[in-house]
Amino acid sequence: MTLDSMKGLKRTNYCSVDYTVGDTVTVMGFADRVRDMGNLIFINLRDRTGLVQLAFNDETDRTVFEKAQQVKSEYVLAAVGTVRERESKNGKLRTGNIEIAVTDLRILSAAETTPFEVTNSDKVNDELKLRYRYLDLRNPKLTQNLITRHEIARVTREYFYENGFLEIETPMMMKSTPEGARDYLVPSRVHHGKFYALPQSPQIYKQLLMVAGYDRYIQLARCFRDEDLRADRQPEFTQVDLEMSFVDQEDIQECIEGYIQKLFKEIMDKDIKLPIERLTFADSMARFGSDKPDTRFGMEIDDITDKVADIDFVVFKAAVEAGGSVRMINVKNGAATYTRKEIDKLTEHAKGIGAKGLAYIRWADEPNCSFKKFLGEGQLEKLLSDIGAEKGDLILICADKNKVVLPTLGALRLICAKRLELIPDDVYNFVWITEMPFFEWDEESETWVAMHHPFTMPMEECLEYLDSDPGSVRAKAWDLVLNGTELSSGSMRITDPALQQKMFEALGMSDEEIQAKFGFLVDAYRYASPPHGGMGIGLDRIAMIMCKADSLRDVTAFPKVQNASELMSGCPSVVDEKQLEELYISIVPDEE
RNA sequence: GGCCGGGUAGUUCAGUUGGUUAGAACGCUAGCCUGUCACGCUAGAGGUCGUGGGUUCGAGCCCCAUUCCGGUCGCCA
Repeated sequence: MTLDSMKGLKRTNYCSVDYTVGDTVTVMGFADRVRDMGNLIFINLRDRTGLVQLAFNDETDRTVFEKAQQVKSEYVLAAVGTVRERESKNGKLRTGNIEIAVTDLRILSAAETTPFEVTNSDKVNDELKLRYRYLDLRNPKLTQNLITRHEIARVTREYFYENGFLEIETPMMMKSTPEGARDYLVPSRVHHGKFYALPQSPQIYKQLLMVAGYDRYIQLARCFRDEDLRADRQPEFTQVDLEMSFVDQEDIQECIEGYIQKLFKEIMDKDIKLPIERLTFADSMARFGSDKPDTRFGMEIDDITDKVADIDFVVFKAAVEAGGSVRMINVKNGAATYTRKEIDKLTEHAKGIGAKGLAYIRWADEPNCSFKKFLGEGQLEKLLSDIGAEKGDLILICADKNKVVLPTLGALRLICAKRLELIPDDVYNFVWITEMPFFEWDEESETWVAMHHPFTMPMEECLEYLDSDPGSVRAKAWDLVLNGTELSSGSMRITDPALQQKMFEALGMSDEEIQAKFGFLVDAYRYASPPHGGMGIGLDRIAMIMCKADSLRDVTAFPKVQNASELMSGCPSVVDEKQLEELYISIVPDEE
C-alpha cells in the first residue's frame, strides 16, 4: 500500500467538537471502526477528544471511495469533507447527529493488526496491555484519565500561584540519606565509588529554601522510592510539594483546605465543606483501627474490656494482663447470615495481621457465641445487652495488645464493609489526622525511629518526655486522609539547632553521624530561619480517586509493574561492560 | 522474602473421570451487501495448552521444578 502525505492539509478541528452543518472541515486521527457495506462505508475517526463519523457513498468521488475501502482499524487518516446531518442519529455520541461527507481521504499511516482491540480492551490481560502501552493509551478511558490528571496539575499550579507560591525546581540527583525508604542510587563517574540518590522527596531542599527566605515554595516534584509496589504505590510518583514560612500548623491546613476545595470544585464539581474534620491519631486508632480511616461508614470499634471483666475466658484475661484490651466491632447489616466458613475466613485474615484468633457472637435466630462454654448463667444475655447487640448482628471480638487489636479490627471493618457494600462510591470524606506520634519503635534495630522524619517539630508540651518516655511524644505532624487513602502528609519543622541536635540524639545518632549525614542542614539553621512547615500531597493518588481508578497504573502514562520493571521497554536492563567500567562497578553474580 | 490467585488460537474464555482430529465468541483473511453505528451474511486461516522434567499404554487435565503477571503481608522516615 502506498501511503499519502498530509501536504496541503491543515487540521481545522478535533473530532469530537460541535459542528455546523454545511461547513467544510479537515479532521485527522485513527480509524476506530470501519463499517463497509459494499457501496456504503462508514469510518469512525478517533482522536483524543472522541469520535466523528466519516461517510462514503455513491456520491463520493470514486478514487476517494476506493481509498476508504482500504482502511482498517487503527490506520491514521486525514479527511476533508462537508458536515451534514445523519439519516439516523446516534445518541451515544456528542457528534452523533452529524457525519462528514468525505471529499478527500488520505491514509497517512497503516497499522498491522493490533495485539488486542484498542477500544474493546477492558478484559484484556494487563500484562499484554502494558507491553503495548502506546496502544492501550489510545483507549478513550485512559486518555480521559490522563487529561483529568493534566487538569489536576493545571488547577494545582493555578491555586498556588494565586496564593503567592514560587515554583522552584530542586535537584533530581542528591545526597543519599539512608533513613526511611531505600534510595535509588546513581553512580558517579567522576567520583570513584560515590553515588547520588534520586529524591524520595525534596524535603531537605525545600527546608533550605525557607532558610533562604523564599517563604512560599511549590513544586510538582517527581519522587522515587525503591520499595515494593502496590496498587496505590509506584516506585516513582509525583507529589505536590510545598513549604511555607511564618506560619503554624493551622495556617498550612487552611491553605491546603482551600486547595482541596478548589480542586474538587473544578475537576469534579463537588463542594467540599470546610473546615475538614480533625481527628487525633490516638482517636483515629481507637475508633477506626487505622491512621487512615475510611469514615464513609460506621462500624466503629468499641472497647469492651470492662464489660467482659467478669467473664472467665483465658484469652480475654491474658490480653488484659499483658496490658492490652478486648474490643469489638458490630458488623450489623444482616451480617448474622455469615456462614461459619466466612467467619473462619475473617479469622484467617485476622491471624494474617497478627491476632491469635477471633471471638464472635453471631445472632441469627439465637445468639451463637464462640466462647459460650466459658460463660456462666445469664452472662451472655448481660453481655449482649451491655454491648447493645440486637438480633441480626455479627459481633467480632479481638483481645490482645492494643497494637494488635486495633489494626485487626480496623482491617476486618473494611473487609466486612466492602463485602456488604456499605461504602458509597460518590462520597468524599476528608479527615485530618493530627498529633501523630513522633517516634516509632523499630523491632528490627531495637531503636526509636522517627515516624515522620527527624526534622519534624515535636509538640511543645511533649518536649519534657523526650528522654523519659519517647513513645508518648507527639509531633506537629499531620496527614490528610480521603476515604481511607492517605493523600498527604505534613509537619512543622525544627528550626532551633539545639532542639534538632537533641532530636538526633534521641534517635540514637552520634555527633559524627549527624555531621556526616545532615551537617549542612544543621549548619544552615545556625544562620537563622523563619518558622516553617509544609506538606507533600500525592498527586497520583488524587488522580486515582478522581478518575475512580483501582490502580495508579490507570492514571500514569508509563507505569511500572509489581517488580518495578516496565514491560514495554523492559527496564531495568543490563548495561555494557564499558559503562560499568567507567563507573567502577562490578556485578557480583547471583548465588545459586 | 512469605502467603494467595492466574497463564489453553491475535484477544476473552470453555475443555467432563486422564482417552479419537483441543472448541466458542470477538478479532483477522476472502467474498457478498446503499444508511450503518458492537452493521449483517457466507467461507477460511489461525494452537510447541507459559517453560522444563516426571507418572502413565495415553497428560491441556495428575506430580515436581521453574518463569511471568496480579493481589497481599513484610517494607514504604
